[in-house]
Amino acid sequence: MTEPDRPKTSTAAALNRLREMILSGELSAQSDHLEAELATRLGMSRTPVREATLVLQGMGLLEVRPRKGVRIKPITIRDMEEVYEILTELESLAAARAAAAGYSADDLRALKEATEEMDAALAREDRAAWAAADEAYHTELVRLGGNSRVIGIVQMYNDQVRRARAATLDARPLPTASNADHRALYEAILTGDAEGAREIHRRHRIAARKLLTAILSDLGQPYV
Amino acid sequence: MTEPDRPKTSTAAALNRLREMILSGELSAQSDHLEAELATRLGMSRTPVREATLVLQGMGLLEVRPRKGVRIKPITIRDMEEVYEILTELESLAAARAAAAGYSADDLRALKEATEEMDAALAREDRAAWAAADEAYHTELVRLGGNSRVIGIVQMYNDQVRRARAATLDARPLPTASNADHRALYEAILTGDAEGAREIHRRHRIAARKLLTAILSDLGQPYV
DNA sequence: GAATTCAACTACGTATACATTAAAAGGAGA
DNA sequence: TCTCCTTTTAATGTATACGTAGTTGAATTC
Repeated sequence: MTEPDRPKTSTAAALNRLREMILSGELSAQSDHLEAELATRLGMSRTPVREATLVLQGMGLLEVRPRKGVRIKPITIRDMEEVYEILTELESLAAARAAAAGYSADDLRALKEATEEMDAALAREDRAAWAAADEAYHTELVRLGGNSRVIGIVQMYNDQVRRARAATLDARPLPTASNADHRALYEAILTGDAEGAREIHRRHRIAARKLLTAILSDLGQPYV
Repeated sequence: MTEPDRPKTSTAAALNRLREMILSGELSAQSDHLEAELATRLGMSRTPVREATLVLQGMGLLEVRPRKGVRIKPITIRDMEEVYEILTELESLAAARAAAAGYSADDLRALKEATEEMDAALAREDRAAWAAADEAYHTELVRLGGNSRVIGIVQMYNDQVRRARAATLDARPLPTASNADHRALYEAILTGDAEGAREIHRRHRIAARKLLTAILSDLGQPYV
């Protein structure tokens, strides 16, 4: 456990705080916020807020709309489909690359631990813990893939998945099927079966996508 | 031919100009530039330059290094391998989605025209025209795929491919094999063969990657 | 001669002031 | 009452000022 060190600059602080506020829903989807308002809320001037919003726009969490304030982006079903399509391809790539890399069981320990964590959380019916372990699992998977840009993109889009997940946490059934997938993927990576790893993970992600979009649809989220 | 309208804001102007300067090599790889220097060069104050460099950092074209100026990112072989891996997956996805979308021959006209343009350029041995048509082809392909985020990511990474290509334009052989691939992909999309389209494009991209990295290696580009 | 300390410099980070211009409000005319 | 034009407002885009901290280079010490 490393302490998240306090940001060196106000811009970094604004970036972290605003990101958290969006992910937690404190800044709700579709809401508008003036630069000056956010600056006051964060106790700084407009300059660092402006710089942070530019970056957040690049991450797809909000949209800068001149004279109307920044608009926190909604979570539409269409958006989630796009994000899941990309995560499916890039994580599957990472799985294939990880398998090809010839990792030892020791190298894959973090992956295995995340799997076991998910099992445990599932047994306790602890959705929050399960979600955290699931995220750790996906993060570790792309890390093993070894492509730094894939790592960055996946982290970025995982933020958006987290937002959708936060909106659906209690509505979704416990994801019983996932753990079998995770174990199969672990085996494929360990035995160096690149295309097998790719396909296992792709199917896993496609199932997850169907689940989430069905729930969003039930909850009345707009398609666009 | 639509005239590229002049940017509404200085920040947008700085973004366009700096991007062009990096892609053209006017700001060479590995070079450092102070904010004040760039501001003077662009005839504006530091503020819009700062904002532009933040975005360009997000696009991976430069790195902001406090008190050392922004560093224009080098084009390493490792970087290109990462970029090509991602482009391979996302464009293959786009190809599959385009095939699944059931486009008519009319819908695919722009794709076909780009192919023919490449043929023609190849016959003239006009590498620059070929490169332009090739880029149009890839852009149109992902547009047909219909995932707006894929379009954005591919455009972003195409900037980096363009940089590498600019460094290798005269060193590479004429890409004779490409056109057969393009025609086969066209057929697969038209007939709705999603998995065929995906595989054809994946193989195409893998070959292109091998070609470029071999050339970069010959030219003595550093691996990292 | 090498290492360390100190002082000056300077580039950046941030606040603030100001110009610009889109949007909103208000008023006149039909 | 509706529409169009004018006026006003206010949020942004940009410039600028300034404090701070990282860097450099020189001076001093070992």
